[in-house]
Amino acid sequence: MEERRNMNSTAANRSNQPSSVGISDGQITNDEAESLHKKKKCSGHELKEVTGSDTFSDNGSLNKKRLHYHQEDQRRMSLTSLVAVETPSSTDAPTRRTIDLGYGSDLIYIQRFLPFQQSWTFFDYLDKHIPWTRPTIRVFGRSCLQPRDTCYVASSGLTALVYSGYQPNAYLWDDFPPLKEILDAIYKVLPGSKFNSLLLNRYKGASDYVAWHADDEKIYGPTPEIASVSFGCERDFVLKKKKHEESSQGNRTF
DNA sequence: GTAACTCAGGACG
DNA sequence: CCGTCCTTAGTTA
Repeated sequence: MEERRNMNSTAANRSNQPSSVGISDGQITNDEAESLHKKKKCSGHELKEVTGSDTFSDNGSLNKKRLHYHQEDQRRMSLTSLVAVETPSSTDAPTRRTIDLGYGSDLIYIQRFLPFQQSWTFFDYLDKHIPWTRPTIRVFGRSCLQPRDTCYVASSGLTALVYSGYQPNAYLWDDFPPLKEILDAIYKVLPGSKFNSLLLNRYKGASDYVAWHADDEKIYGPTPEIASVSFGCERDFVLKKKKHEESSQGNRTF
């Protein structure tokens, strides 16, 4: 997560900014410890995740390890990602790539899924109008300030989201109309998809980040389907397979 | 009740 | 600078 972007988006920043969306689906049950580093461009300052569910109010079956991937926003921009940056153009058409992650899961990566100008309009809206909070969460017995801003939006009637001892207040989609426009844009590129909640994250600068995690909360069901949309400056979005602990041996979880 | 888990942060190599 | 390991105690499986 590197992207020193403060509240002021410079022209330089903006010249370099696509929006992207990706989605993974299916159960992942790997036993390989091999780690897959998927470089995806994400943006810094503002990253939002749409968390879906076709399998919602489902009893969350106790498939402890279905989602064997972790995601992380890198704290730094690697040289490779710098090199990989293409020359942006506001007229570039979206590009779409489907990557087989194995075990029935796919990653669909769409660069510039929204037009340049529009993505910045959304960025500004989110930055200014979302009631961001920076909660205290609990990890490994310690409580610490979450290193990023958050806001949770969910359809009414859903089970509350809880992670790391934190239960965010659930706002409604109607509270922020532009969110529905973004959602519609997602439905358009991913026909048939349905999402019912959204966890927004805002990374204010190089020191904001999110650690490895699996998005395997029980409420997401046995085969979570996630769409992650990024606005703002570029950041890495890394996926890696979780180590499998089949043999009941020390699980490293990472 | 017991085992397993961890959306951070620090230490280490 | 970078990746990996280890922590740690309350909550959940």
